[in-house]
Order: sequence, then C-alpha cells, then structure tokens
Amino acid sequence: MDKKPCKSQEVEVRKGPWTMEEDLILMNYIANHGEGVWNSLARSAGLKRTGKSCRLRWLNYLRPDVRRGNITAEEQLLIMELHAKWGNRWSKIAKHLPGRTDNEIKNYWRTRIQKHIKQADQNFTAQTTVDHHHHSNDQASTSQLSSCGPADHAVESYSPPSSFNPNIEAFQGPYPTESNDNFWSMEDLWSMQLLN
DNA sequence: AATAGGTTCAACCGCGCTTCG
DNA sequence: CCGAAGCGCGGTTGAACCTAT
Repeated sequence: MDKKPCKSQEVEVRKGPWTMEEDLILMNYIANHGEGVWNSLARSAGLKRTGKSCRLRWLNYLRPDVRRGNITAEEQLLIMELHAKWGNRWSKIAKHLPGRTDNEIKNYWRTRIQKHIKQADQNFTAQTTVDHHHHSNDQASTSQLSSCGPADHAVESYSPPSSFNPNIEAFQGPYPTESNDNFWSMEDLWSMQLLN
C-alpha cells in the first residue's frame, strides 16, 4: 500500500476499497468543479488515486442518481431483452436503465441471470438432445452463454429455451431492501458534503 | 457455536479507441 | 501524419457476507 516513491511527484497510488474521507473529497471536488479529465481531477483533488479509479468510484457508487440493489422485474426483463440484442455491451444496456451502472448490470447478469439460464439450459438440453441432436448448430447461442465467451452479436440468436421460464420473482434473490445496512448511506454522504 | 462452501459486488486490470499536441 | 496520453469498456479477482451443516 505504501509504495516508496523514488521521485517526488510520482507519489504512492492508493488501491482497494475507498474510505469515507476519499468519497467525501471526490464528491466535494466534483460538486465544485464538475466531472471529467479524471487524471487531473484526481491530482487536483488531492486524492492518491488514479483517474480511472476516481471515475469508476463516481460512476458506480457516488453519483447522486445512481440506484443500487432492488433490480425490478421490469428492469430484469429489459436487461435480458437488451442482452439478447446486443450481447455484453453493458454500458449500452445501462444507458437504457436510468440510474443503473454497467458494472451493476454486468454483475447482476453474471451472478443471477446467467446462472439461471445455465440451469435452465441444462434442463433444456437434457430434454432435447434425445430428439433434436442435429439442430445443435443453428442454436450455438447456448454454448456462447455457458462459455461466457465474447458474446457479441452471436447472441442475437439467443432465445430462452422453452424450459427457461422467466419467473422474475424466483430470480429476485435475497436483496436487502436497501443496501445501506452497514455503511453510511448516499444521503448521509451528500448531506455531509453539502455541509462543506 | 464453529466452519466450510457458496454468492455477491466493489474494485482492479488490460486492451482498444479517441483526442491532442 | 504520428506518437503519447487519457478515457471507456468488458473481463476478472478477491474480500465480505450469507447460508447450510
């Protein structure tokens, strides 16, 4: 963590979880100067972080309009629909889900939807391999999904297997009602930074 | 009550694209 | 036009948390 700088300017770069103090500094700086030019922003704000890290933290967590947790049934359907259309273009998908970030959608897809698709797909193939052996070529999307390879447009052909019932409620997973259980909430942070 | 295994998510990394001098 | 720097995106990782035994 505390790398010894050999030159005066190339000071140590912090990594890992952000502290509350860093969050406040970043929020305060952006409130005053706006976002963008992340490298110089990081320097000017006095954060020992890379511009990349600041950008990520801001976009995925600190932005006032960011919504976290509780992905709704409508959002989930939209994600599935758009993913079928565009593949792993998470940022593109995120643009159609106000307040959601590409990172969150990506995580949601990988940890929840993809898992269920895999399971459903296994059932599906178990059912169909018997009688539809020779159709496997034009339905290559299933292997795409399970291998999580470069999805790209190949996924365009993806349609949920018949056994894949988008029973949204079953998907919902054990999200807490709000994810502010252990940490300061965004409102807290914003009110703190407004006090500045 | 302890712990092993599974799940989730914040954050980092590498690569490719764009912009600027 | 070319090279360097910055930015954005998608993939991956690892720590924290949760659940089952």
